Amino acid sequence: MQNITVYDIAREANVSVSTVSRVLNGTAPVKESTRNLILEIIEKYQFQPNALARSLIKKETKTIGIILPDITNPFFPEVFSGAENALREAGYTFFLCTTAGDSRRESEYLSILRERQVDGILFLGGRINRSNCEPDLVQEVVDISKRIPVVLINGDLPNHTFYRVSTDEYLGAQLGVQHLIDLGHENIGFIGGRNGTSTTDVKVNAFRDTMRKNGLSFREEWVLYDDFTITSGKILMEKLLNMYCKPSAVCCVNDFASVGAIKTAIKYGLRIPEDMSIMGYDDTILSTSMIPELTTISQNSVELGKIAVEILRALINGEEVAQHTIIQPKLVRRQSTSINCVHHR
Amino acid sequence: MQNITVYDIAREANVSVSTVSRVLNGTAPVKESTRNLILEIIEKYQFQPNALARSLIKKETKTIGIILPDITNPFFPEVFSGAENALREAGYTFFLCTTAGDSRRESEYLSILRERQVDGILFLGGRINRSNCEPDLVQEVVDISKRIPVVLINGDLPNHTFYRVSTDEYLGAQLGVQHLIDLGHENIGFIGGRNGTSTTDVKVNAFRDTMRKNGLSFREEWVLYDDFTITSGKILMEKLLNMYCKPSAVCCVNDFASVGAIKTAIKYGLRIPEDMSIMGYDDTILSTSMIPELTTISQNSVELGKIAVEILRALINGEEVAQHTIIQPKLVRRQSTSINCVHHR
DNA sequence: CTGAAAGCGCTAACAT
DNA sequence: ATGTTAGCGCTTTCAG
Repeated sequence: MQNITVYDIAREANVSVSTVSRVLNGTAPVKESTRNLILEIIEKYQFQPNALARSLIKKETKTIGIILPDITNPFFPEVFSGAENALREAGYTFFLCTTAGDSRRESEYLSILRERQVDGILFLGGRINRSNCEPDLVQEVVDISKRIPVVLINGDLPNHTFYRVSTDEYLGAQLGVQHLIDLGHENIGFIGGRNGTSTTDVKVNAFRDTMRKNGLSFREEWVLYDDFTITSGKILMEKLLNMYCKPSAVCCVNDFASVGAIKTAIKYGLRIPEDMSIMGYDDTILSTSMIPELTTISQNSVELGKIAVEILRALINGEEVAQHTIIQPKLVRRQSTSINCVHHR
Repeated sequence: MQNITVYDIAREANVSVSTVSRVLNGTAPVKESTRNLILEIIEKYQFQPNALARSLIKKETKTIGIILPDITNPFFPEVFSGAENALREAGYTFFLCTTAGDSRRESEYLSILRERQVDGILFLGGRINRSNCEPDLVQEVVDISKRIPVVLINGDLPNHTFYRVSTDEYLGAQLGVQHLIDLGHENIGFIGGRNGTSTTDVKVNAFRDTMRKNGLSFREEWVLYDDFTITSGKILMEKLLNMYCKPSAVCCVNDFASVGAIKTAIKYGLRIPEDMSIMGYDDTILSTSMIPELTTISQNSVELGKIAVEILRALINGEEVAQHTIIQPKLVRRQSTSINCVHHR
């Protein structure tokens, strides 16, 4: 079945294509009767204009690309939802590109999104979370952001300025640690994440600083890295529990790690939070699914996506916007933390 | 900054655009030296061909639309991942369109995807899960599937045949109920989902049939509908627990409902599984996060996405494919079910 | 209010 | 091996 075009419509209506285009776009007045005729024919053939042709000439695609590591981690779908909901009514559609944090895949997608002429790009994870990112990977993003508005979410790249929106992860971690300290904990560990990853490093720094600020010492052997998964949480908690001296509370890099940590702790016969307090981070769906429910740090993932696309939209419209928008995280108290009742020797 | 085109490249290389096109696509031999020259210039300007123009003429966009209710429900990201991973290397990019199961939004996206000339569409949830879907909503899908390959995942539409891939939900539910029966349960309830939704109805039918087949009676008041959320699971379990006669085991429409059910049961002082066995469905990340871990039915969500796009791809290539591919679900035994030790009067 | 014609950036015959 | 040219389907001056 041959695809029908404005020409077919025009011919049948005995008008020129420009008239058809005018009723399609409402770009100029068209006589009521001819308009209705055209509309009828359009209806009859279920004609829909080819967005490619339109975009080719208008130089806008109403299309946004979102690059993120893993849609399977509940944090990211929330960001996506926030973004999509904010821009759906404006007619934007989203390319979802997942990278597993692999910079090769990031590069590929960056390139594809440019070819596809997306109006804007949202970038999360991967290289923008590396504590020191290779210059050529940075340059790639610099280059593309000269042509297409790019907003970095919860990350940054060295030696250049980008538009970005992020939650204050330092503050978030600080909130968590302080909460634990306020509950009387003095022996606190930190587990999960990857050393050299900004999300991890920032949180660990906040952890150390907050401990010091409260006059507490901490043990480096209680800062344990691995990855951001549930399995990492399990592995690292197991390590912790096999130590001679154990903390009475643990901060985790994210909710996933907390889940693993809690499961292992319970397997080892500990009660949470009575025998050990555990803090999550992200406030994903997991945190309210668990028993006990996770005390965690909310970074307002939905809001993050929403604000990011608002910035993108302003950029697309050539409006001025703040270079960096910071969202305040907040502590969400639930059941996995409680007053320290363990006496540590 | 003016966007550069094949013409710019051609001019600088002193060749015609077709030669540039040929090195871009490898569609015909080009002299080594001119090819290298062109490649150099391309590199120099970081030229990338405009995919819109290319697609306009080639009548293919290497683009797939996926329409689903809620990317925030862990089941869907898994399907998405399966699909993306299977087709990424082939150069396809995905539009993710979430609908909240709202048929208006489905219609909008269907229309948008057609305008954008996607090469194929994956459809999940919403209208294709309604036990009787309005004819015009069906017609819409029929119309679009005449123009664009469409694959329905875990659903169907009446009075027409579509390409579809689904897990055998009847079998899945049966597996779950039989598991409970084999554990000695005779008083079993079913909670969650929405009446009139095929996912729900099929499972409830399987539930009833399996009970009968085993010579067990069941109480209609133990079949409780509401929604697919954690909250529904809570509400419905609460209802169940306030009844004079309570079941010793409960099948839930999905993992979300199970989570809610378990949380409420525990709040009411029940131990899971000792005092009550609870079955999930979907085998999402939640099922291994919980304590106790959920016994659930896996429908191989990743596989589902993978197979769906394979069918799509075959359809795009004009190959023959089976109208309906059925994937076998399987029981995943974990910790939320056990031998019946409750004596019910 | 309407039409003619140019052109968005590319590919693909058809020549050479 | 390379150039010329005609579109793909649409929007948009510019005339009338």
